Amino acid sequence: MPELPEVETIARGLARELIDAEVLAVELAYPPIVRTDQATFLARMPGRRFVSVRRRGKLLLLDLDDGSILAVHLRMTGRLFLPPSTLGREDELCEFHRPWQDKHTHARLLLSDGRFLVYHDVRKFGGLALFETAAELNAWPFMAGLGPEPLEIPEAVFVERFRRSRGRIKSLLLDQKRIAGIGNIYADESLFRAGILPDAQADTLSKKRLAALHGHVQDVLQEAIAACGSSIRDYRDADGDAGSFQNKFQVYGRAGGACLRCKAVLAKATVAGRTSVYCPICQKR
DNA sequence: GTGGCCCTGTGA
DNA sequence: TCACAGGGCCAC
Repeated sequence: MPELPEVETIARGLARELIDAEVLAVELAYPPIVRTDQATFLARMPGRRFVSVRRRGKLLLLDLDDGSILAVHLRMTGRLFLPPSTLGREDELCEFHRPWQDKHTHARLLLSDGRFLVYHDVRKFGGLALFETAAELNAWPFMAGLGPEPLEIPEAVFVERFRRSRGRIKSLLLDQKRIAGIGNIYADESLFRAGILPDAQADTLSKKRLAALHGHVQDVLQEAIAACGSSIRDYRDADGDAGSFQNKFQVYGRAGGACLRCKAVLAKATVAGRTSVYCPICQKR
């Protein structure tokens, strides 16, 4: 579900609300949602305090006071958030704020101040993983394989990284080993802005066009972060609130509609196994 | 490369 | 009933 801007929004919200909070107890309604050893998770989480919250690609990293790290990947429908304190007035809350009554709430951490940190995931693709040390986290193949951050990679490095890669440009943008954090929405939006078709071969694109793509990727991601992400169906931030960047989509979800630039009918095709929407006029190979 | 799989829900 | 959904991995 969430891509870099949504995960960044959640990380910022959690950092605001979770730093110094202590875990009192852990409840696992669906134990397999913990992808590392469950007994270790249950034994080590109580008594821990959160010291910082970070993001790497689409991965949330919650640093704990004993040097261990709780990594959370939301995949398609995961949500990690703090319902407002609700003792005695549960009925006033909308469904997104009372997930502890929901069959898709798989884990809850009770905090010593009475709040809960909730992990909710309809499709169960996501999960929690506890690493004892930073070294252990960094040795995790998924973590070790992540490419550079799109908002940090210099233009020249981006251009070279894609210019000498064989394959379709959209496949490469979605490849977390090549660049970490871009998903289906922001790949399509960036390619539209850059005027590049999703199935263009990366190694045939000029340095100038790849440099433009680098700029558009950064612009789209930054604008989306400023809008607190995009909410299509499931995504909510750490407070259970929706983002607003879905109102700014130029192509994603708009197949059959008019191109906002040239009025042509936006087309749809499958690239890298994902639905891609593009303008057949404005975007070129 | 592609297609299937992990899951469940939703809308055509 | 079927197609499809912000992801990632695995076998062809």
